Amino acid sequence: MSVVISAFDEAASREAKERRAEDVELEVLVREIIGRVADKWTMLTLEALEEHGRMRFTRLGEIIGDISQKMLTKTLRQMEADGLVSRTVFPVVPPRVEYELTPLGRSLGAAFCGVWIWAEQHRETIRQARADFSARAD
Amino acid sequence: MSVVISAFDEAASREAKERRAEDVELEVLVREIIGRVADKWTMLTLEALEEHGRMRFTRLGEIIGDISQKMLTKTLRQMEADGLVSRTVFPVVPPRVEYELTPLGRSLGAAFCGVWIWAEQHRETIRQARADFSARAD
DNA sequence: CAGTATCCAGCTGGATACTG
DNA sequence: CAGTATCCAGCTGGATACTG
Repeated sequence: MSVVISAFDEAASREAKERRAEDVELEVLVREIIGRVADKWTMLTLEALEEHGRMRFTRLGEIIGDISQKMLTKTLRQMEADGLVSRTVFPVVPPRVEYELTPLGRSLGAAFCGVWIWAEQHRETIRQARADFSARAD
Repeated sequence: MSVVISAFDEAASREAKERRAEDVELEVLVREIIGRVADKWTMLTLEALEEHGRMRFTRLGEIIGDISQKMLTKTLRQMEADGLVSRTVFPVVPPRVEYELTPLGRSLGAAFCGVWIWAEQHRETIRQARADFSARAD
């Protein structure tokens, strides 16, 4: 019996892997992108740069709010690596570094509009669903 | 000097908070929703239920692949709480529990299409950006 | 100014054992 | 079958100190 089950499990798992094998790469990419924008700081950084345009490191931190230096640096590096943000270093003392959304970064913001609209439209439905769920839990 | 700076910081921080105060709720919701779908397991669960329709707990686990029971339960509860998934318990022994996307769940999948399309379209640009960034790091 | 380096508390999620 | 309970290793991110 356990042999049968494990053979079944294995087949199902293999099937799952093969089904996804074709577009695994895209799926990984989409998950990464979504995961990145889902990240609190990335989202706030994207927003700040969308609204205020090109900005210095410290100013960006101020606008975002209570982000730590570590996370601001990490977030910006990540976004830069993905081509969402450009980083310009001015060879002056004290250093001046400016960040700006790339066209790619701006287009990502636009692509997420659909999700924003969805959330806005279904806001009340979700609130209700959560209330119902909590009520049922009692 | 430090007084001036901290006064400035405080003002900037307050400005940031006030600016967002109006739509804070929507922003939190959007971030939660995005964060949830960005979650590996939620995304895979949404996909599995989209493709295969109504399904039992164990079968769902098999299709998703190597998810642990704990995470499958947690993911499904979360999705249920948000109204994305419906849970039907059949009063039989052994227990039979079926999960299915709600209309809300299906519409969320649709809302994310824009991001998928964006990722598909800009896949090569992102790959190139990452390659360039890695190269620059050396 | 725009970071880097280090330490560490707290959350996340897998593994394992158990159950109505 | 569809979970729950417990333990714990590893990652995440804040706080703090330091620097070209």
